Amino acid sequence: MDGAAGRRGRRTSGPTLHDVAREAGVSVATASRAFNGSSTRNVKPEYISRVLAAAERIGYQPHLSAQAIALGSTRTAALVVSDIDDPYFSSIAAGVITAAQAQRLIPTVAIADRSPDRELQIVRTLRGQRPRVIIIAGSRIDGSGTDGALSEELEAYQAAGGRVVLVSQEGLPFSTVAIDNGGGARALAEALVGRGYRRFGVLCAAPAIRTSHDRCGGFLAGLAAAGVPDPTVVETAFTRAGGYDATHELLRGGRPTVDAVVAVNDVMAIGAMTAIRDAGLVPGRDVGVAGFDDISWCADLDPALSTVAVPLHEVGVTAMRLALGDDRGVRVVPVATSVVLRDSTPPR
Amino acid sequence: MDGAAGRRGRRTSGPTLHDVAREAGVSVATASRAFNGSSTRNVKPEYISRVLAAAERIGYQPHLSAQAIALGSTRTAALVVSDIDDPYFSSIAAGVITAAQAQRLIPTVAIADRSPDRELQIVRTLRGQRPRVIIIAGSRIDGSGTDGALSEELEAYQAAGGRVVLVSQEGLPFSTVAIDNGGGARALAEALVGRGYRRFGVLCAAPAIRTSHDRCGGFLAGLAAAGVPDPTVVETAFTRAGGYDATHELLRGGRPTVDAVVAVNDVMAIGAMTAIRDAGLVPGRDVGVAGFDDISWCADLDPALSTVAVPLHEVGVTAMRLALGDDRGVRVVPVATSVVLRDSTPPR
DNA sequence: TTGTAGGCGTTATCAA
DNA sequence: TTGATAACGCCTACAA
Repeated sequence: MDGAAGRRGRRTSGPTLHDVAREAGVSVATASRAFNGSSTRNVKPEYISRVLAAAERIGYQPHLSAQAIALGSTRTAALVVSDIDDPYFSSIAAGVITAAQAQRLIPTVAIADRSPDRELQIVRTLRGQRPRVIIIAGSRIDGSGTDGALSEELEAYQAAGGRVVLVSQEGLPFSTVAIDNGGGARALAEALVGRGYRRFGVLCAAPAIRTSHDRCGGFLAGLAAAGVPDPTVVETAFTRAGGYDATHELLRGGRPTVDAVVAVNDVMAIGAMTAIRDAGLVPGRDVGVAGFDDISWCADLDPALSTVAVPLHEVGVTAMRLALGDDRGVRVVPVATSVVLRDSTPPR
Repeated sequence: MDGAAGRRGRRTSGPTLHDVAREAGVSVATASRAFNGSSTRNVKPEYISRVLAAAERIGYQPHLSAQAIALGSTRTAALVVSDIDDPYFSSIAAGVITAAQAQRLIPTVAIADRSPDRELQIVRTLRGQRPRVIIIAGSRIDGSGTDGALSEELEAYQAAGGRVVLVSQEGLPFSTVAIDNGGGARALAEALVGRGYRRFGVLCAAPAIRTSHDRCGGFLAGLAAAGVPDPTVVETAFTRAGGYDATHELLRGGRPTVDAVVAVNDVMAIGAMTAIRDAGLVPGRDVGVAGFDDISWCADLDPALSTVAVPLHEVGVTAMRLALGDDRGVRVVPVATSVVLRDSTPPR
């Protein structure tokens, strides 16, 4: 509480390496070496312990920002998500953050709020942070007008040595963890047809939203392949409310004209189930329901929700691994999905 | 691609202020002032635009770490949560992150994995990051043995100018956003008794977990006050699985010995509902169910889950506001909770 | 109004 | 093996 206070214009910090060195009676250089023995580990053992003890005593913690400029690189990893309070993104985030921590990297999280403009702005300021990696998990929105600028920004970041990984938004020239949305949706279509469903209501988001587009397209392709044409496709918001509203609309006529409602993600499907109930029908019995993602609650719903499982946590870990891998250059790592049939789509 | 490359030992970065200054034909000082005109805004307008243009041209972004050491303080805000992939924490995180971004702070997120040791370790390394604020949202675990060390670490951090805010873990000598767990639980007890319930099964976590302890205590107090003694209290894990297992156990005897199961959080209640179904009973009709938190899905469950609403997003925002407020010194900001009765506890 | 110079906390180079 | 000392990129008195 006093040995550390002898410097000039200090504002708010803690003891510095100088303080440790003085306390231990060695030079700053030696003190520094005592910590990162890695570089040239020729420090007398006694000094090492003396330095460590001194550090412990005065509560020294190396100043990461200072290290960053001295070393020329930070130890942070930046993650950009659309909305952390959404099970899809929070699961991915959990994977990314866990993986980052395992590498002793400090994870930074930014929320883009589903806005491409916001996303672009975030990436711009992120560059100032000089993170080792930038991982972007959001729905690529085609034709949003910011793609060019975003790519430019990321290119510049890469040119400066940064690593970029995108989650499920192929098409941009960066490494990507590619969730098999199309294949999963197609398999779901086949599985549902196999259970006897024929008349589908498909709830998808604006076609510009890539993830939705791919899932929707895969599902339609699957139906077509199975010889089940002409589902009713409803475009709505990519949220629980969107699923509710669209289903409400779909069921408006009184008796249902579809025997299953399929949404491009689970939260929409959950909204759909509630709408079905509000229409006086029983999900599963009167109208089948299926989603996509397999978020944690699916199995706890009643009826349990059929869906396409995406290993979200693993997606996050994979993104991090990809970002930290030796292989620079654009790589696309596919992540398989699998159909999970539960009681919300009983055999019909 | 060449104007920025004339320096010595550069590793991986981007253009520096030097490059901008050279490009604009002014000194570094002027260039610096052109950006943060705030301090001494006496820069010839023409220079300002020239500098800005140059920066734009070569894609300059100020190096935050460099600014941090020059200014003596960073622009990061650290958040520690137990598990980001849990609606309770992800909602709080959303609030914290949004508030941080609004203040142009960079939010950092660490996951403590419900381990006090991990939490302590995180806080230690966090100190090296020199964040402006540290917000810890986790279940305080009484007698975990790390409380002393944690407090010490945080005290040191505060002494160095940092701000600490705890979410819902009173008892430590730091500013806290205090969720009214006890009051909410008590009100829930009264409400359920008001609906005719008498024989309760209470699912709580280990008494060392403060949040659980407070909620459980409040509920029991409420029952006692209403003259409804002796609920069956079951101790289990603070998770969905814990809720399931405990309820499974509770219902083992065949016909239920309780007319309502009350869990200390919603995810446990969700597990309980599934266990009730698996026992061949109907939640709501045969056994009432209530939780705590009011996470997003409560209203979409069937039956919709009765609970005690906690404004989680607001809690996060409040924590940030508290951390950034002028008022240093320990403050406790109470956050009210409110009972929300839904169909999982129909009048009996 | 502008530029020069020194400092922020750390690491790395180079003598000693 | 150790200790000065020069970077790292930026900001800010201070002097011009």
